Amino acid sequence: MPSRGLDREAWVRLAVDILAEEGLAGLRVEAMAKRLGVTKGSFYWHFKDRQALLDAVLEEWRAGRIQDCQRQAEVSPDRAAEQLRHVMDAYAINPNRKGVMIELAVRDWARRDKAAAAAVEEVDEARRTNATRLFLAAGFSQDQAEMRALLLYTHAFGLSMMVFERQVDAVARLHAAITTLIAGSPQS
Amino acid sequence: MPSRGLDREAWVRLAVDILAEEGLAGLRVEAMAKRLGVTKGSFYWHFKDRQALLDAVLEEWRAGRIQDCQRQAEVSPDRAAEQLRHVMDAYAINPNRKGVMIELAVRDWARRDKAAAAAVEEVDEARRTNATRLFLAAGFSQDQAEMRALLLYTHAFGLSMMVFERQVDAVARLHAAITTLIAGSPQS
DNA sequence: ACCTGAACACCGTTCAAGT
DNA sequence: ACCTGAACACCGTTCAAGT
Repeated sequence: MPSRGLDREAWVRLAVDILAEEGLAGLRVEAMAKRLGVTKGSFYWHFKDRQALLDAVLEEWRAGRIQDCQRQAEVSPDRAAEQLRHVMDAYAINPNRKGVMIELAVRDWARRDKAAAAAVEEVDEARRTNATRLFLAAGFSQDQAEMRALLLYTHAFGLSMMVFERQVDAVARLHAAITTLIAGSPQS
Repeated sequence: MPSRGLDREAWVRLAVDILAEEGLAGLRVEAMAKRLGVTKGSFYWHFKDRQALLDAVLEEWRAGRIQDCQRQAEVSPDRAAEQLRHVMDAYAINPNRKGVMIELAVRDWARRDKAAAAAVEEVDEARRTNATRLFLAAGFSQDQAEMRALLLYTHAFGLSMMVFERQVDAVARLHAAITTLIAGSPQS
């Protein structure tokens, strides 16, 4: 559709893809302009500077992650236990490369940038609230639900950051046991 | 001491500090040369290119983290339970900014670089083995020890990546409960 | 409204030349 | 052995000028 006249969105979409493939260092105005078939001067019509593009990418990420949480919240209120396992596996065992790359880049960035830190905090809170809701629906007490939700999230996230090429099977087995420990039985 | 004649080490030491403060993007040859009071041409006497410096920083990180694990392994074999709690708090609640920044940068990098991925894998394995040893000493079975060691590590790591400025106290309380769940009682 | 083209500063890299 | 100085390419940024 961008036959003539690019918009901000085209730049942001490309930036998100590049961020996932090459990391922050890949977000170069000139290289992106070449890929879009325009001169880099064009970039500065849509954005104040490179930082403005980064801010737009950040906002895209924030809004998308919040939306993901809301979509999950619409799933059937019964079968909460099943969905807990599903959420754990989705994040921990089969994290999509693209998502993980962007999480890494955004969190790295959040260490130096107030706005990025605020976005990360908002997303972390939404995910935690979402998981807490699932544990409550599965019959856990408020305290237990909050505790297990945090643990589910930190574990899934931590695991997705790690490299276990030589031990994928062993780690998958341990992850299954961990899922049972965390999502196990309401009476514990 | 570097009154005349810098060595590789001086560049690597500076690079590690900058990596922690500013991230990968801060590792610019010219900026570092200015900080060391030499021209950037000097850099290329010690290193083939910028990538060679990154490789040296990576190796410094790898060796240091492995050494940390070995130091912990020398602590008194009794009191394993206490030390488990200590390890968890050290990593999860009071992660030093510098360490976390470097972990983030290295793992981001490992997504695109085979050597970085290998270093990360080695460090992950050493830490996991270390934690497993502690759980075994605390009386857990082999399976339980491996499972809890992984969980301790993923949780601590995941938590250190998150932003909870508005809820530090609540999260600290949840972390205490999690510590009990993970390091709790051998019979469970 | 959207883009080009040229200019400038900064930085990675090379290398001949200095001490 | 270690460094300088100059050169070149690449890229972020600006801006007057084009359509």
